[in-house]
Amino acid sequence: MRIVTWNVNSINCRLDHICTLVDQLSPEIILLQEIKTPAERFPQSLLFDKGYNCAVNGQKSYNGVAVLSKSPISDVKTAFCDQYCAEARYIECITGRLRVASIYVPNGREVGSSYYGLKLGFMEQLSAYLEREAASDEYFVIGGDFNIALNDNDVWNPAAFEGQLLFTEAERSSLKKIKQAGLADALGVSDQSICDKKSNDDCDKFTWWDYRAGSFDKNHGVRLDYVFLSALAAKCLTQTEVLRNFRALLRPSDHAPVMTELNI
DNA sequence: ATGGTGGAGGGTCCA
Repeated sequence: MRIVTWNVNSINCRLDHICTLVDQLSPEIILLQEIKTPAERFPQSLLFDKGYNCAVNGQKSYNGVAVLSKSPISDVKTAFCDQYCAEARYIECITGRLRVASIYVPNGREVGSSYYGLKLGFMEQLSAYLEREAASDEYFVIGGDFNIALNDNDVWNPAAFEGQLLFTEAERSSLKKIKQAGLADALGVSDQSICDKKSNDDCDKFTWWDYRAGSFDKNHGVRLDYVFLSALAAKCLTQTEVLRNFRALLRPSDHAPVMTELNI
């Protein structure tokens, strides 16, 4: 079964691309971020006609996450703790044999700002929650835009990114805590010890390219989107890839989808 | 030093 996570940067702007994805790959589950619309304006009936049930945590203009699944959806939760609920950044549910979550971690805006502090607090609470989730014996999958680059080769120019937003030590260590909690990084980070060259082949794990300055054409990308798997789910992992052709379409999202295949 | 682009919504804010 295929699970796709995708920061679409407005669901209503990206409907054509989502339909293309569905027609080409027919994923069982699609985790969406930055839908940028309240639930009542989410295109639920169109997606239902495409074969998907929807769970939506919507918000006007900003943020917003959703889960689409071919299987029935139950046990929907829109928070992982009792803080950080003012913005629609999390949704979790049970569908089929899986518990899945779609997450949109705050950007942080500026290193040292109050928003940056909130981002680190958000990640702290998240890793505490996921530690409990990882310890449970479930097929658990969380995917989304974590707004953090984990390793040096997850940014196009590590020297230039040093100390910058998305790449500070504090952000990176907060993301490492999720791995330490016992969840597997499905896209399989090729860390510097395994992969020491800096070629274009190395950069196929980028998932985001800024709209500005021709970043995509220059492959000035960053890996911001991740899929993490519980031990049980990780045993079923067969493949993960970035669908970067969706970033090359006309009027694209600034993020490419990430597709994970599980043999369940 | 700033802008470079795009989305939401009809101001600017946000990324």
